[in-house]
Amino acid sequence: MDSFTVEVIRVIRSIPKGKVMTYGQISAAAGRARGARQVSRILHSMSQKYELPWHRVLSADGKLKIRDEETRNEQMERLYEEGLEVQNGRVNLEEYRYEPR
DNA sequence: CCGCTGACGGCAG
DNA sequence: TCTGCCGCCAGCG
Repeated sequence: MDSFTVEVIRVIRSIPKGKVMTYGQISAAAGRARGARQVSRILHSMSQKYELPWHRVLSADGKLKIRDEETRNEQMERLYEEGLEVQNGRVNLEEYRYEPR
């Protein structure tokens, strides 16, 4: 497996409950400046197998980027259960963004 | 107009 | 059958 992919998985799994990270943020933390696209692919095809907290990953502006309505609703539900306020399909990043040291 | 961002599905191995 | 890598591009603001 690609080293970048390994890092992305590690970063995503490090996001605390009740916190979120954006695609680009994860990519940067994993060592690649423009890898948001790849992060989204990893989320899409490896979330189950690697037990990733996929619901804690949002777009750059705090929106739930998932197209599939059912999955998007599940994400909203999971975030709600972790105490996040989701309004109009978006959360306040200023309040919930997780920034790894 | 223009920069930034990015939950496919296709396909190689 | 299964796993994981991959675009200079569509779409939004």
